[in-house]
Amino acid sequence: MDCSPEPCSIKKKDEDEEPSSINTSLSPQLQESPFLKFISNLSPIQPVKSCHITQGFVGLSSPPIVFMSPRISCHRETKFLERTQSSSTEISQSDNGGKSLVSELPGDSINLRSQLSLPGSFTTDTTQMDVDTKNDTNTQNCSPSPSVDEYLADPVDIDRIYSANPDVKQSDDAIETLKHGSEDGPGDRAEQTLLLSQESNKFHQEKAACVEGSGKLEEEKLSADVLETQHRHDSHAQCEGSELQEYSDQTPEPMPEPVKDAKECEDCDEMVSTSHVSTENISQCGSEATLKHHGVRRRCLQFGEVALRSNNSNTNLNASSSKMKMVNLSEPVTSLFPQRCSGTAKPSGIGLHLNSIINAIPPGCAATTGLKSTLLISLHKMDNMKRCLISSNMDGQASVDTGSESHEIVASTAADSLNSESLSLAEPIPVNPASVHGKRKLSPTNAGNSEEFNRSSPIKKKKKTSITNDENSCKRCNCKKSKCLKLYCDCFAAGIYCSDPCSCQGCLNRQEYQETVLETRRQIESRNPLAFLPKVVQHTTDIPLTNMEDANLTTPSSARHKRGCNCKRSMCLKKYCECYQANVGCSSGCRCEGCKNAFGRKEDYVPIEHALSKERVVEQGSDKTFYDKLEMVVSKTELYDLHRLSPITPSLQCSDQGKEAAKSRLLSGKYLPSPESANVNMISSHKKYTKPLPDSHPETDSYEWQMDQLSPTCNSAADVLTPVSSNPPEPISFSAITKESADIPQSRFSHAPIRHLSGGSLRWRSSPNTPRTRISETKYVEQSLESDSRRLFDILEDETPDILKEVSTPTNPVKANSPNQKRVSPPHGHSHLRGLGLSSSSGGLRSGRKFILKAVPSFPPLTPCADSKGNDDDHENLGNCSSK
DNA sequence: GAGTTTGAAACT
DNA sequence: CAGTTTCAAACTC
Repeated sequence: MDCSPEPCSIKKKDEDEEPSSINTSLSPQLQESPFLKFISNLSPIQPVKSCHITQGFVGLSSPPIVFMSPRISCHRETKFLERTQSSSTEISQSDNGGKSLVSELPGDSINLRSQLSLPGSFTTDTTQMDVDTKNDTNTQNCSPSPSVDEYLADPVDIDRIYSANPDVKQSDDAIETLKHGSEDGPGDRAEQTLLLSQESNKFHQEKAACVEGSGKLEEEKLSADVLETQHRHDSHAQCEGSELQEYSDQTPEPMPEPVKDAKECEDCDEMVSTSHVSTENISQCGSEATLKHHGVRRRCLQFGEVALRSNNSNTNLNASSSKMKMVNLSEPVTSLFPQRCSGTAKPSGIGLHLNSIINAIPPGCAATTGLKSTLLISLHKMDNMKRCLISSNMDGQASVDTGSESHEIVASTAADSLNSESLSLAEPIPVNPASVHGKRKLSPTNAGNSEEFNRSSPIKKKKKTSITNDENSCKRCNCKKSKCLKLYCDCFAAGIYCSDPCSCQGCLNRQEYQETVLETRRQIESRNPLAFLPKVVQHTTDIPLTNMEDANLTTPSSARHKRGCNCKRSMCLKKYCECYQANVGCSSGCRCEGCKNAFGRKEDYVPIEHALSKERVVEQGSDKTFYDKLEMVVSKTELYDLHRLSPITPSLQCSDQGKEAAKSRLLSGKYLPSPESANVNMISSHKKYTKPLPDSHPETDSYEWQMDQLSPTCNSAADVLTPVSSNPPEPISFSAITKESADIPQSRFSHAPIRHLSGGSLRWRSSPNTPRTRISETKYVEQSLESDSRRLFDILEDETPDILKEVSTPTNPVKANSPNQKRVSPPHGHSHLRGLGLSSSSGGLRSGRKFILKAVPSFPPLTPCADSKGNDDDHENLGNCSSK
């Protein structure tokens, strides 16, 4: 395919010429011509070229595929889709022209055509038939998917391909010129790729038009050459941004989102995360380095370096944005953008800041209802972004984007909120981020952001530390031995450089030592990917809050400490306790002794869990009441949730129709959904970039990848899926849930549902379609991530409600009790989720609950899909599974 | 402001 | 994974 585009076109030309000549001149041969042509053409021409292609690519691609697949698989597919669609669009346009167009269309377009199912009119012509068949054969011979992917994906490969194809070289010249013109760089590559794609598209279109007019190959060639030259010029012009316009013009489909979004996303780095496009962009950009530094980037917001990169990458971003558009066009799911945005909503860098900076929000605020919460979140995000930017500026690395970015971010956030209010809601965005870091520290630049700081400052206000800046409420570290390169240092933990207010000694957390800082951060992240994530995540309490009753009952702080505290003497009544410091209640995850946390005792949570689990067990047998109870619960608790549903949860709700959501919530029980979800989000933000590069952060990537896809799928699913599935859920899970809801006091109930929402269980199930994808994704993550992935999974598991763990994994004993357990949860929970997701997907929306129980056994079948899928194959497998 | 306490982070 | 040490904030005086 890849090589084919040009070679195929050439072949086609030759073929067309021959057949045409034959047809015209040799009437008798015409009858045979189809076969003869086909055979002759195939034998002489194709073998050579095909061999060419196959050799070049196969040799390269096949082995490389293994390597490549993990990274690019998604991208490739997306690219392929893009190409196909874009080309298809072109083709459709060109189709008007007639046969010649088809014959002339480059291999990609041809393949696309074949895939698209050429209209019967075209097939009528023997020549076309031959051509088509040839094309098909070519495509087959060339192993279209891989070759195409490479052609589309890897600029290097493309170069090779072009080198192989003389015709292509011409176009390459333009590319090369572009390359030379723009210094080689990741972004440049992306541009090149864009140019290539554009050129190819234009070339196809132009060719088609020209062919229509001329109808002969030679003319076409000439025109093609001319076109190429034109393209070269165009490409130069386009490099900078015109590309987008061209794409938009070319693409018949309305762009779901303007380029702005892409830029916005850029700012956040989040753009990349969700969609294949992002991956494509990344891969195409060839900015592996950027990917590697994705983690850095998010920090970059805080550390000036990132800002610089982002600035430098703006052009790339534009290109990527254009690409983004491309993807959108190609991709049937327009929703990707919103999701992306949602993904972007989480500023990669923000997480840290949120933790450190955003603490300000009082718990009560955190408990705001969905809309409020979303607004707050968005605001926080914005603030965080600003802060990050500011901080970066403070550090000395001016982030040019700050102003524009902030605006963009706002827009994006708004868009996101629209698309994914639920995200913000469902997302564990740390409303009370009171991360440990945050508690103590505020962003260095308080002046502008004093508001937030002031808010967060209940803790900070209290701070009496010598170092603290009362005026700014900015607190600085006082490290003496850690050199401010360990998490001991609040500044470092918050992802900010130490500044003057700090009284640290031997501080290396400064711009001058940027490299050291980044390296250290990497090391720490390698040890604990979540190290820089907010320690305290807000529960999704938003949902219950809507209910007046629940609101009253809800714990003061919906948020909980992700890991939980380990207090032994402070009784969680002093700031020694991270939970207390964060103004959040202790949870079951806490290992504190004699907890008297004013924001919520650990004991309060535990009983709930146990009660839930007990109830489950008891009621598993009784399916009857379960529906009634579910309905009751759903009507009370869940209904409102539907509106708020996060991207993930919504899908779940849709699939489950609220019943499941209620169940899931109930099931989630004690867990802090938000913290985990937040973590997930944070992670996802990081990972987005990394995903293409397994090396950078395999775990996070995989995880994020899941999240991204999930969210998109969820969103799409949510949109598509009917909220109500009349199907009765499985008795067991439902019964448990229902009972819990019925039996559990509303206070508990409210808590449980909230937590559940945040909890991952629902997420995984979310859409009927998504489940498998998720599963595959999850598997992918597991396989790829390995040790690191384990951490992530552990986190996820932690998120997963204990109930689920217990129920789902009789085989998998939960280690929740162990103090360590908090931190490390068994990966099993994921499998459960997966199973659920699978079952739900296969079974249908309603089955979600029942999946929980039964799904577990069903996993094995599901997993095979995921397992069989290589990392590379995950996407495909996902698609297959989902399709299945 | 010095010293103590505390618990997270880091290390083994 | 558990235990120990290191570290810096929180706290007390």
